Amino acid sequence: MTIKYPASEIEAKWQKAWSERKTYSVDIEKATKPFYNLMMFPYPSAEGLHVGNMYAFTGTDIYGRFKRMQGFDVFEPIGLDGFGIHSENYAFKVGKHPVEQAKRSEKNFYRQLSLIGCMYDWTRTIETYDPQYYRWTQWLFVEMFRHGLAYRAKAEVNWCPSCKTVLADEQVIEGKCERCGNIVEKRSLEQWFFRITAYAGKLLENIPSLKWSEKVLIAQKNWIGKKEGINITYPVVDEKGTHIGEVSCFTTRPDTNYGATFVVLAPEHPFISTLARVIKKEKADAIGQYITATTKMSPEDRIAQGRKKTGIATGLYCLNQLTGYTMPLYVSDFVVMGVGTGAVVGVPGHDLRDFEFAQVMKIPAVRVVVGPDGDTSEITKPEQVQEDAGTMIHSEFLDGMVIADAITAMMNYLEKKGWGKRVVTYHLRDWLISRQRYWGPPIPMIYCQTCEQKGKGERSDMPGWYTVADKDLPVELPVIDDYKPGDDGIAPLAKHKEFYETLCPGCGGKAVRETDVSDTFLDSSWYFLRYPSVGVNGAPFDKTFTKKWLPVTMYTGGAEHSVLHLMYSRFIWMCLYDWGYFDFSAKGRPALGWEEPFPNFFAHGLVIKDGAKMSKSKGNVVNPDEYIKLYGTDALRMYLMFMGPFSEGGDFRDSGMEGMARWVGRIWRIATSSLEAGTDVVASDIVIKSLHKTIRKVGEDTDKRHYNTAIAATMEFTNLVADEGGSLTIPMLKAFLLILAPYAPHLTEELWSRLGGKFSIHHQPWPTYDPAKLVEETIPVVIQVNGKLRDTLQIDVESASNQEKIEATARSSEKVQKFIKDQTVRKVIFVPARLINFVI
RNA sequence: GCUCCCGUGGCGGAACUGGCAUACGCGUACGCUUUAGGAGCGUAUCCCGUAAGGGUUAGAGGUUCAACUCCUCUCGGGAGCACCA
Repeated sequence: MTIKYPASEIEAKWQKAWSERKTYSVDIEKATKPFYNLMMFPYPSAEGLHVGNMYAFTGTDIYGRFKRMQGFDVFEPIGLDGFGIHSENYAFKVGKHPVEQAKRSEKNFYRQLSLIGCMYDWTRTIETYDPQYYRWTQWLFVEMFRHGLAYRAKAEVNWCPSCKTVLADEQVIEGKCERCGNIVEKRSLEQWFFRITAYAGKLLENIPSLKWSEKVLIAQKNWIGKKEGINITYPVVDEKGTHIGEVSCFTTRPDTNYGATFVVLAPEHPFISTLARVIKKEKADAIGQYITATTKMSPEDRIAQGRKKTGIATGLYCLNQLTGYTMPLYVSDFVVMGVGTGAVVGVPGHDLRDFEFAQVMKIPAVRVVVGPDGDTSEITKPEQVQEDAGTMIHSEFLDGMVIADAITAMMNYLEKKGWGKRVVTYHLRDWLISRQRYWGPPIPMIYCQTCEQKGKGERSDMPGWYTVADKDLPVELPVIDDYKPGDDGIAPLAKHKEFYETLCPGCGGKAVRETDVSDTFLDSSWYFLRYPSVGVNGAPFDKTFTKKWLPVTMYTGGAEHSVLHLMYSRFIWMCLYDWGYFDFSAKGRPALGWEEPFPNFFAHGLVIKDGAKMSKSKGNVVNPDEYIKLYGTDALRMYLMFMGPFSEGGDFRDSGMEGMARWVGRIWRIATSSLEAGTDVVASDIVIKSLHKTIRKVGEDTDKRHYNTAIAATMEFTNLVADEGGSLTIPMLKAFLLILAPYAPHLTEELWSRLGGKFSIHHQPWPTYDPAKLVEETIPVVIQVNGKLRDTLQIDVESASNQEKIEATARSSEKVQKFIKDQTVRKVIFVPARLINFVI
């Protein structure tokens, strides 16, 4: 008769017990060894969780449980990032009002989250759409404004015609909307921005101090995109040499400036209006036509054109003061206004794009660098364009220098002459914060036309604008029926007088509220600060709690947030730090400082199904509910973790799941038979030794989050137990349950209680292993001949490092004799306690 | 195009610092057991060979007594950035 493990019954029983007895709640005030184990909270953009989410949460939870057993006060909170475009779009899709859908999602997500066996502190949840939460999101906006870091500007912004809203640069992937995949258009609109560029330097500087996955750090570094170069100013002249004005070009390669033969302006460049006034009308019209044609083109088409260069000459020239060369001035769409100064100095010999353009316009290429190939001939083919390495020629005082030295020398020279100025530029742009949508926190600002006309306002640089007073926060999002965004780019709230009509905090006259809401990423940029302070009134976070629990001890999440959420959170944190909202001074400043919210971030892998990332749009989503019902939470948790290293993700297949359920049954049987046999069980040396080894291995691997190999080790142990009779002594069984507890919390809790263990197993310390038990009496030493394995010896530990003894034994081995008897042994390599190699 | 990561059995994956390649699991085959269950147990399972032995970590070279591991190139897959001046 087979004994079956009744998973659902047992799991329900313990979930109830944990919840009733608040097993996983932490005393935020009294905890002495705080460990903030945070996972990225989910955004409800579907009916419920899929196993990809569960994978991430389980992997984080195992680590938290392990740390708890190691004696830390582990705080593991959960919540919902329920405000924002993803949730709103989902509500539209299912035909529900976002407010109503949020309630449904909340219920179902929390139901599922309580089934997956994580040690969440259910007394401290956060929903970003809760007015008690977004009251402080709005406060953050107010603070940003007061510190001069929030501003309004008309700008070329990314507009998604499908989502009917603007997007931040980071949300545009290959010219398409990150959410819906539609092609993004450019629109010129008045928007709110956060001045994240003010922190570009610090965001970059701190990167080396972060203990994050390398690829995430690289992604952040690239996104910030620091470039050190120089702005060179060229005088602009007409054919007769009359001075028209100046054009400034940014370059990181001033060393090649002796080879500069043309200058190109972006179609949007402001100088074009100046030059249009001085050139012939036909010419100006032709340029106008070119510009209209390019600006009409979608950004995607502009790239998709195969980089075939087009452009139009202005008939004017820039003067290269180094050479006296008059460089023709063009307008071309391959130059982008947002990059550098929007004007490029063309060096066709040493930049491929410049070369392509020069070919089209029949501009000569001058060689000023000789590359490693030694080619000094004229540059006529793209393969000859030398971009990276070499020494200077035809460049007067730079001749013979390597590129790096020449760059410095040229910069010094240009600055001395007053022709250029060193500058640092960043790829990072200011954070576009406003959204013309409904489902988000209303931006807490008031605009007064009267005050603007009088030049009055809260900030002198932004007349007419006032923040909503702290006592009036939150500005609650009203429940309206016409919540869908229109094509006109007008926010849904802008159609509701009862919402926006208000009084001016400055003059007391009639004024209007801002009707845009803020970006979802603002909601999630500070949630980790709120968790320890849930329930605190009058402040977003309590200073004492924050001092105790932050920065986050270990943050776990997906690498897809490399440049979005993680960058914004770092920025917000740095602001709060600089404004004096933290009180970390007395805590003992660590080497890395307090300037970072997540000193440790672990990027987990993705669950793959049918060769693709699990996602709603691909239709390959697996709901954990059915598997939990069939095999139990513990089996599913362990199956997910066994697929591969936690950092790599894995391939979800049903068949593997069954194997894991079998193994859970096997553990159940070993425990049952051990209980029945009781004191009759005699522990063999080999099992004792193996247990100690397993304790060590599981501890080490869990700490490194190599959960797959940790589980493999426990399987090896149960295989051995099965071979040795299938039972364990009670103390040994207890030790085994303890190391399995983070992985299978319900199963181990049940068996622990059946063994008479005190509630809860999850409050027990991690078992220790006896190093003496790990010492082997004999170890295998490998004998090689010419590096090939020929025999293995079992040698007692003391002799294993004795070369003479081992060499003698090895030489006498029959298998070895066969290979060395007719040969001369030229050399013997001996690695103590490992191998001996005869070279013949 | 640039940057980074990765290629190990039929499959997911092990392999510490250069020292026994293929742990653990899935799948498969055969057998045993059991009132037939999505059950349990056992044996086998990288390739060639009856064996001795030989070959094998995408492919080709190199360094080394010794390479999955280090170096060079090629091919294949993935991720990020992208006319970034």
